[in-house]
Amino acid sequence: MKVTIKDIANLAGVSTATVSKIINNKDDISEVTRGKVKKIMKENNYVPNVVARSLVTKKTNTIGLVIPDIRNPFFPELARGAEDRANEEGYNIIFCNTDDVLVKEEKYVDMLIEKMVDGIIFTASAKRTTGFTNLQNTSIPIILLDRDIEFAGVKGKITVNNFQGAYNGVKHLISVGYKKIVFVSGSLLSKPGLDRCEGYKKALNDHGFANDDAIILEGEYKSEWGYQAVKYLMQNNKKFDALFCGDDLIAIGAMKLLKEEGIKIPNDVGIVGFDDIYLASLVDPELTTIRQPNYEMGYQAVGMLMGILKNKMTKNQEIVLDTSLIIRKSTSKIKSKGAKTLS
Amino acid sequence: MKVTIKDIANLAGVSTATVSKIINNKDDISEVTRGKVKKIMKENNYVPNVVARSLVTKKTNTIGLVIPDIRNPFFPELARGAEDRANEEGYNIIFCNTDDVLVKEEKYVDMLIEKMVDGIIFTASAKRTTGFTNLQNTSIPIILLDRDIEFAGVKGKITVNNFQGAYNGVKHLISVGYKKIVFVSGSLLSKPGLDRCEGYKKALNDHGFANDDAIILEGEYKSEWGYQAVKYLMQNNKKFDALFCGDDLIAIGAMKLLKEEGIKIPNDVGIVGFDDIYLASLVDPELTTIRQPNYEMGYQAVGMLMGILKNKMTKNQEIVLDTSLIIRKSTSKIKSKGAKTLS
DNA sequence: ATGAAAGCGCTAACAT
DNA sequence: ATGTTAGCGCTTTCAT
Repeated sequence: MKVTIKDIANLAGVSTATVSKIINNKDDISEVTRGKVKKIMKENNYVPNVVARSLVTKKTNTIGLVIPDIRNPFFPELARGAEDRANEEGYNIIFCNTDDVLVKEEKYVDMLIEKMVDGIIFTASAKRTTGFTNLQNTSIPIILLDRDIEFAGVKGKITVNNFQGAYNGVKHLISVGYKKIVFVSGSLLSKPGLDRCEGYKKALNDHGFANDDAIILEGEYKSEWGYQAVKYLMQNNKKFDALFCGDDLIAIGAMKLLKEEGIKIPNDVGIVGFDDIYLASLVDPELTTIRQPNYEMGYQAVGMLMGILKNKMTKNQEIVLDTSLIIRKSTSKIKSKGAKTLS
Repeated sequence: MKVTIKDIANLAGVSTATVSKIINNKDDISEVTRGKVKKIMKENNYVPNVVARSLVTKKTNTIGLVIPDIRNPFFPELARGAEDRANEEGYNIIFCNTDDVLVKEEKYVDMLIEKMVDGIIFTASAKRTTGFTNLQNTSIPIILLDRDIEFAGVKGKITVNNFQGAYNGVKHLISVGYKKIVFVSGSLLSKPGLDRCEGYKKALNDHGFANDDAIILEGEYKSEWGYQAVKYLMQNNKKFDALFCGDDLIAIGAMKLLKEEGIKIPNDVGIVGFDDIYLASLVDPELTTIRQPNYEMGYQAVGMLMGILKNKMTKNQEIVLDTSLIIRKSTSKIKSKGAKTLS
């Protein structure tokens, strides 16, 4: 049988109120009783029941983390960042995979509300345009990750400067001497995809390229798409000497085909990815990429939530994190005047 | 203000007991009142407070998942498998990263007990030899993953047939014609590492190799170690024409050095990894490896827990999952009689 | 400095 | 078929 606060109170010859105060470190308890009670708690392996506590305090010290799929290499870092920050504050994380499916999102948010989580970190599907009806009635704060939509409950946002990141990546390709840079994009439905696209175009424009120098191929954030995209380029005799890829997976798929075709990276074709996932530095040649601060995103998101929970500040907050260009082998070609262009 | 069961009862002109029965789908309620009450619940966006429910039922429909680090490519699959199974049964998962640190493990288990999770899926640190004192007092069932230790609370185990997997991998190398196979192991402190080592040795023995043909290098499950291990072999003029690696990361690190040295894979040296993580098929050449059913492990672990929770069966269970050999390019050398051996 | 008592929102006998 | 009532284990005024 589990030992309760009542048992401790009886054993110590005090009231449950006193025990409660000791558990919660209130200072209106004499050192004598405090010591005595603490000893008894220890002896009996007493563990407070936080479910009961939550019922009265209306705080569960639990937050929900809603992401598309932890298997996507983007998310483990983020989840870990969130967990670390949460843990620092004594919070736990319930994690939910939605596969970007709207009904799953709704269902999970329902569950989280029922469980009275204190807040939700939410990566919305690209398809989501509206909020949740069930959120109307609750005041659970939501921090939006990566996406930039607005609905009841959203108290803050953490995003990444995708525009700047893309701009820098393309600028780097240009500075090294590549002349014909294709953007192999993932989905252009979501804000990050669009921003990267804008960054790509702006970088071209700012460096003397014409509007029709921009070649944009839209697909999915998967290595298979990178592979197919390059195959398409080759089969249709499109000229290019560099690929700016929507993410690292796409870049790796592209590299795979190029290698199969005997095309040399970085000498014939330069490649830049996006994200700096784990394997970016493991592939051959190592991939130049735009690092996204994934861990940081999760960490900051929970940090922002904690701020809201503690100071009850209601003002909407937004943090835009910077990316950084990680230059590796896949773009380290020797500068040359007349760049070679693949047929 | 949140609407409670009482509010619904008042609005519907019935007792809270009736409302409760309707929420829990008891069948001793007339269709008329059931309909009326349900309508009112909907109209008022009523969401039952499961914290209150948990307090009386002693069930939280939440389980804890304790792993070393979600960033290790091994775990996202596993976590997803666990989450999917849990979700099927209406359970949520609290996830905890311990970094294989014993104190963190204890702390998390404490938190999980306090939160009255219904069960725990636990990947113990290799260093753990004993159980938890705090578990003595609770009856929270624990399913052990991957590790094979015994302590109070452990109600089941999910492991992988590492021996068989290693055996098959090495056998494959032999059958293709490699003659001097080095085992680049991760930590040999844990059961999986040891089992793989045994499998390696047994495969050699079974195929006419002498005992001192076994060369075992122990390090960590990191790509850097694979890189260093091969460097060591080269610098010390150790002969080898194949590497059986403790996991895929080690294999990838090893590949990196071999490529830097201009050694051809698979013709000069064959490589087999373990795990079949995502990047195994993305590296060049694609990596032959022993696939571990990671998703399955998580899925089955939660399944086992559900069985215990529902049938209250107390008999200890154990499931040993099989691995499978995935043959890719890194071992596809043309068979030859006199194998080339690297100096 | 300590305790009595009410109540958080729900479920589960037990009556009716 | 529906209601009454007593908790679940804790926190929190408000007294003393």
